[in-house]
Amino acid sequence: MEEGDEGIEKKAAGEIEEVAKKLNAERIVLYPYAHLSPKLAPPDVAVNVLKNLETVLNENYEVCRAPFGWYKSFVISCKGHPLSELSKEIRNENDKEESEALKAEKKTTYWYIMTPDGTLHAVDEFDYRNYPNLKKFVDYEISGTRAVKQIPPHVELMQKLELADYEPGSDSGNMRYYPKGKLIKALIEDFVEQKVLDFGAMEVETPIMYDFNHPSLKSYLNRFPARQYQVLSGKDKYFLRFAACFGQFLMMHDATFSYKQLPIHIYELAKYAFRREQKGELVGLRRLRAFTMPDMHTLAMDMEQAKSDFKKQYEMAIEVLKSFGLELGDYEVAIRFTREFYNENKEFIKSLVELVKRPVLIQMWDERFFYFVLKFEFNFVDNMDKAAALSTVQIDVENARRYEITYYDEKGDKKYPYILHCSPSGAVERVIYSMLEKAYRDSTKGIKPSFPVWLSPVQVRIIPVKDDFTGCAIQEMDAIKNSGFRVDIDDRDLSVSRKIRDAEKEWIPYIVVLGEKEKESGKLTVRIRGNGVKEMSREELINLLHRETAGFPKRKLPLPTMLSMRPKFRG
RNA sequence: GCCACCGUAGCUCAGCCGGUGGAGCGCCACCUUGGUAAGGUGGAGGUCGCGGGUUCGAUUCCCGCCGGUGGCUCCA
Repeated sequence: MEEGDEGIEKKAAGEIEEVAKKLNAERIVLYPYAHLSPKLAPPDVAVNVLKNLETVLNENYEVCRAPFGWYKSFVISCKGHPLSELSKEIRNENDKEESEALKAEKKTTYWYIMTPDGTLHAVDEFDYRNYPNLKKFVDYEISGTRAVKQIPPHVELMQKLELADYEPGSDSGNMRYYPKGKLIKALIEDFVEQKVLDFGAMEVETPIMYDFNHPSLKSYLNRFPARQYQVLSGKDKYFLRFAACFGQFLMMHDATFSYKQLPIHIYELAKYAFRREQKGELVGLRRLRAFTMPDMHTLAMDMEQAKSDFKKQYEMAIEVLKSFGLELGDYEVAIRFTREFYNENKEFIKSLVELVKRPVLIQMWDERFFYFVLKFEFNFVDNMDKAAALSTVQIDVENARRYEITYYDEKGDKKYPYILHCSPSGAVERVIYSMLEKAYRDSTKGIKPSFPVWLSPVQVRIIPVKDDFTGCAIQEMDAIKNSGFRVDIDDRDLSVSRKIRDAEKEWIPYIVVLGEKEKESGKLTVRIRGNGVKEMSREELINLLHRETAGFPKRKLPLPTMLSMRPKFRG
């Protein structure tokens, strides 16, 4: 008996009877034998199957069942027909049961485009002329149109810029991040954390692996289509979390709170969330098996409170994406809900569409198949016409009950709250993917690709014209660095134009060339990315940097400040 | 997971029909001390993804595996 063999007795009995008939056998011995197998089923399952098998076979045969758990010792003598010595393996075929969620996907859904005035248009009648990306998104969602064969631009960029790379030593979809990529990730994480703390969330940390057999988790797992990574702790089986829901729900199950404290927000940076996606789906940073997901949950008293928080989080998500240089229009909005929710909240839905001032994709279900009644996502459409979800918020009407999460109302009675799931930015890796894809799109339009200054790994590069000016360069560097910015010096033995070329290839926003002229004038010659060369004082440059990065987190340069001291991580 | 293509130096790639491998960039050394997108010369560097098979002989042909990419499917 191995895992997944439950309920196999009928099939096994059929096979056994068939052989017994050929041999004209009258008696059958059932002998339990735990053969060498890496995934034996638990003993109680095996005993149960054996007993059932005995009952079934008893109808036509004389059956003798040896006790379970005795040490294996037996002698078999064979004579006669070759069939008298035979080994067979009988397995359950349908161990790939479709999850509830997968089945649900296949049921009836309705697609529309909603314009800011609240009108629903049929998807195939809407005029997409001014919204080519919406058209691509709709095609992607509904029919799955695909583009030409090409390596996605962001993959080449993530490698060239030494941000991230494939790691052949790990499972597919688990990436390595070089110093610059690690820095960008950390800054995005810092930023989202800052945003949700300002929003009023409490940051927590929960385990990355959970018990398969925990009752609440078990039924929740069944609601999701993706497969999990499995982990063994001795003989015990755990799965790696695919979101931070589990830990936070279990935590709130044990917490005591009343309606006066609602809404309650808890936040965790799920690092990592694991989803064992199909291999063919893994591409660069778009789709990973291990990724970093900011995950906030909100406990709301009633639907009114849930809706009001939903809208605030919707607005927060717009603001968060904007900070990454992703403006309304750089991504497509999808809003999905049940028909019942829509009928009761038409004005609310309309207000969401009004906020983004553009048509959005609507998906409506007749029945609720998922745990949520309302959900939005912001989807980035890339250069291959593929869409990837970034920010999302959902109103969950199911899991408070499943996890027995309750609050006390005015009368002191226990009640189930609504739960909002929110990822203000979406997966951090996906944010980087979107920025790179957008930068590539810019470059095809003749715009210099770049990161927002606060995310640029190197914000200022100083290029001394000769070795003699290195001392000078160090002084300038220290001054700018002490103001909280990332500066380095290209002290390599190369021509000035060569060093500028390299700095441009790294997308550095401010390049300072330092030589005789600057030493005399006391001014800096600054090459501003995509904006020509300007002369300014050190203070002016620092003020400019302050303006560009106001309100954003800061981190130090995680690299040697002298370029000559820096290893190349790639080519 | 299925189908297709790809896998040659750290990187990007060339290598016709089987006869033990090349370029550019990078790296190292030397020369050059430069003014807004590549200064010059020389050198080191490769079990041709891994494992089998065919062959006197395989980077080259065949099979399997691993990895990447595209398509299908799918996404909390």
